[in-house]
Amino acid sequence: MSAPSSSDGDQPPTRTVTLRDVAQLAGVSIATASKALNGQPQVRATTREKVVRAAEQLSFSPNTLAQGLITQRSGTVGLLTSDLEGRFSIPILMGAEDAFGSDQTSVFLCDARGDNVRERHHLRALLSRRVDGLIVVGARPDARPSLGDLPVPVIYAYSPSDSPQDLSLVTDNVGGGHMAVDHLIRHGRRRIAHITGDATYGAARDRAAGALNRLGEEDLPLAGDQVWYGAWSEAWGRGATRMLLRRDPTVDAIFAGSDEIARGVLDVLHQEGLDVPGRVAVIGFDNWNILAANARPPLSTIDMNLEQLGRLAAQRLFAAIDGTLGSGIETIPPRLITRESTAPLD
Amino acid sequence: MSAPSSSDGDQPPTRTVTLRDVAQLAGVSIATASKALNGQPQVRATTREKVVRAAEQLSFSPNTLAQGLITQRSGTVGLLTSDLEGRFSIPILMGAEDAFGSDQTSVFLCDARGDNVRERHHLRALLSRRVDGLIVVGARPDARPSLGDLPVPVIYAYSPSDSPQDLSLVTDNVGGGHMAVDHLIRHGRRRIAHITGDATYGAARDRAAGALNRLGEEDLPLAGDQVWYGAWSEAWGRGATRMLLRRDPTVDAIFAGSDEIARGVLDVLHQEGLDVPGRVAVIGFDNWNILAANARPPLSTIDMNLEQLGRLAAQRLFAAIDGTLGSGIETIPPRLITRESTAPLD
DNA sequence: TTGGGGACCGAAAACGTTTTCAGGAACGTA
DNA sequence: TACGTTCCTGAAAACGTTTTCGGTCCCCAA
Repeated sequence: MSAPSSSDGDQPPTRTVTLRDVAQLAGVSIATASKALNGQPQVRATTREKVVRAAEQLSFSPNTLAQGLITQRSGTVGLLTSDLEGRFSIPILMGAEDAFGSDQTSVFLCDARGDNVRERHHLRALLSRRVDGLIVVGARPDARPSLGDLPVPVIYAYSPSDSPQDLSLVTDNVGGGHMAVDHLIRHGRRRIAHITGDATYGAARDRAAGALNRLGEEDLPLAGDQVWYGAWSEAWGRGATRMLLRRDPTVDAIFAGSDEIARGVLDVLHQEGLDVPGRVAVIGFDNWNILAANARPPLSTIDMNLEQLGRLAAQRLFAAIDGTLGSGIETIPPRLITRESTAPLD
Repeated sequence: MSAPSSSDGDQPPTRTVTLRDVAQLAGVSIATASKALNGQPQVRATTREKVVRAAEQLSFSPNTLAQGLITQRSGTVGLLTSDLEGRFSIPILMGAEDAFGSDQTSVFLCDARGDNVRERHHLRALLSRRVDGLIVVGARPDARPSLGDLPVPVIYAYSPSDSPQDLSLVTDNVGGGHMAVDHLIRHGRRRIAHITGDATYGAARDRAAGALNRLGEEDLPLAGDQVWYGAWSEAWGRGATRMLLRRDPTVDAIFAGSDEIARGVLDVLHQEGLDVPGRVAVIGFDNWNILAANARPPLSTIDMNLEQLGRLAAQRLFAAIDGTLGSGIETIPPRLITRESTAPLD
């Protein structure tokens, strides 16, 4: 059953087929075969035809290693992430992966697990593999140490590099906060509170800043009189909401710093019998689908456009490979997702 | 500011350093340099020392492409997944990635997005890159078409191949169902119901089979008189729970086919004022941390040990690269995670 | 017949390694 | 002095491509 003989007769150990074999079968030289397959003009149409036919007859596939060796281009890029399990790396990674399109470029995935020495290790391996470029995806949206001068272009995604020489692509958290509150205001809310995560995260502070900013434009006060910083968890969402309702029962909208927190908020609002969105509107952040779409009611939220960030990173890198790379920090605008947890006041 | 000159003087375009440079600096031939760096025995200790020093002085890193060309081994494997965003691929991918350890082997990540032609496309690219092996991760735990005979070993993870010639590694859903119900029984539950997802998924049927199996061993009936198949969503968890309570109010435990469904179950139980776990115990499936650990109360659940599956896949592949691969389907045992949603009846 | 020119083809070098194998140096022995 | 041995070293081939450049062939005009 498990005999390795194939369907049509015995072939010897099946040496992998090379350009030489194709050339031989087509009755031309290796050089001509190469040119024929690569669409070089200086080969007669009939000859090209012969070669192409021979190639597909042998189902020839060129050895990319050899090609890379001579063209000095491996057709690969490295994707160095710090937390693969994190929900942020994945969309970025997907965006990048499909922007490269697999025709020309494949991506090496490396997860440093937030460990510095593992990162250097991976870096060595990638350079040794002669990647044409590198995308570095951080675990949280605060600055991370630069990798310094490398022989290939590098793009920092999500976490910016701490060196202004590098090119970083990040999401616009200030803009996101602004957008969330703007949405609430447009729906007639006036008593808006903000519950969010760990204040040591730049993202938390930026989102809050954007929110306050928008409130300021309307001369509205922040309901609850403070930004409720805490943890990025449902439990904190629940706890903070209870405190908030005690301090200010007139609140008519809550902007949560993450969808996770928003779930906690919703939970307590239900428990207290406050209708969402009739009595209180809720908006989250991240558009983490499993949480936002399944909430009761489905949660309006801010999407950071991470796949787009990944695609953009890939494009920038691609352009940089035979050109030169810019520097500085580029931000990606977020996107409002409206679901049922926000609506005009009756 | 963005001038490309480095800190110590102008170097010309910085040709990447090759073994030839090392040899030259050390005053030996390329052959000797190679042998020195690779720990071959036939080189004098002092010579080796010289070479090593030269290498690190130039921070030489060998060109893996060239090495691969001659050794006929690229030191890479392909990871072909069908749904990257899915929560199942990621842990597997992580397990595999860290089992390979980056020293020797790097992994090419390819996401076929469930599209067949994209899969063939990626496959061509990977073979052309001369990967030493392939891990194929499916999107759902049902059989998928085999890739057929390839010049490199292939392992199917999560979704088994439909050909018995191939080696597949899958989770033990029957065992998981058995384990969940066993846990409930040990905690004194007798009126156990099962709410799960789409019946077209083998996983749903297998988990149910395992559950019924364990109930049968105790001669216990299934509370609610049926397995509640539906969708893999919170909404279905809520709907099914309402129906279940109407049909059989005596139920004292619910086994949910996924953590998502379990969240819906919990939601309705709260709403109905039924204490968890005092009155009804709830156990989920998947150990999807964000859902299970943040639930109120935190959710006991079955973990499918996917990282271990990934690690195992990597190990098997590694062994197969210079040996021969087995065939058939190998299952990974699941693991019970106890949290507060299950406890002995008072 | 000779020469010029275009179109096409192939020999060979190159990419950066590893590995084989011949040979040189040092040394002891006859 | 001549000869084996034992150690170490380096020239060269090989891996599978791409690319350069000289050469052949053919056709046409002079």
